[in-house]
Amino acid sequence: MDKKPCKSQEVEVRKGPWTMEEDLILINYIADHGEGVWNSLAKAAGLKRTGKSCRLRWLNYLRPDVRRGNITPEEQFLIMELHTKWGNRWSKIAKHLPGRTDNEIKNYWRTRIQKHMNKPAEVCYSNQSDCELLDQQASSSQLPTNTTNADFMGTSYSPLSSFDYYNNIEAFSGQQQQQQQIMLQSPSNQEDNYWNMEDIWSMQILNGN
DNA sequence: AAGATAAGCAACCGCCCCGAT
DNA sequence: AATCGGGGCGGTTGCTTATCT
Repeated sequence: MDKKPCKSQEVEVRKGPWTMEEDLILINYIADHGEGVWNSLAKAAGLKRTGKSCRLRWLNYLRPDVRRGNITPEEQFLIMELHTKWGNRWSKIAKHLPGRTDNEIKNYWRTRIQKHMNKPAEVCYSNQSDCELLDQQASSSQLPTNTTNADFMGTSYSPLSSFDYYNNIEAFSGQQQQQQQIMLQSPSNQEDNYWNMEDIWSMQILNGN
């Protein structure tokens, strides 16, 4: 991540993980000037990043309304439901999960759900015991035991299984949609974010900005 | 305890679309 | 109508962390 020496007149472009300093520059700039043309914004803010990189960083991480933390079972259900409807239209799906980004949903799908589905699906969906085996595998890696989502709506839960989903989708939908409505309205569900704008601002204070 | 392997995720790449000129 | 640049999107990569042996 070190800056390369600039021998030419070309503007060096940084790649790779963002530093906290860069984050703060971007946040401060957007706080002062708002979002705009990303390429110009990157230059004006003094960031040696491409406009695309700044946009991605802002949209996926720095935006104040980005939710972080575990995908709830309700969100998982919604993702699966919308994916059956729209396929890999991640941004479209993300619009229905406030605070979640397309990148996060895409990653979640590929690492948690698709992997699950790539296993002999015909066995899984036709045989509950096989499915339960898969779900045991999945649940062991899916959520940490201390997840705050376990207390969602005052009830404990286990992650939705592929069997549950593909065999009981209609039975679930009414109940889940009801819970989804409540979840989306409840500010308390923001609590499991590990990083939000307030954290950033408090860090800025520490940094004397 | 150490190395190997798997899983998770942040970030980049490249294509496509759309609006401005 | 053609061209160009910016933004959006889905796919992919590669690094970090967790788990297993």
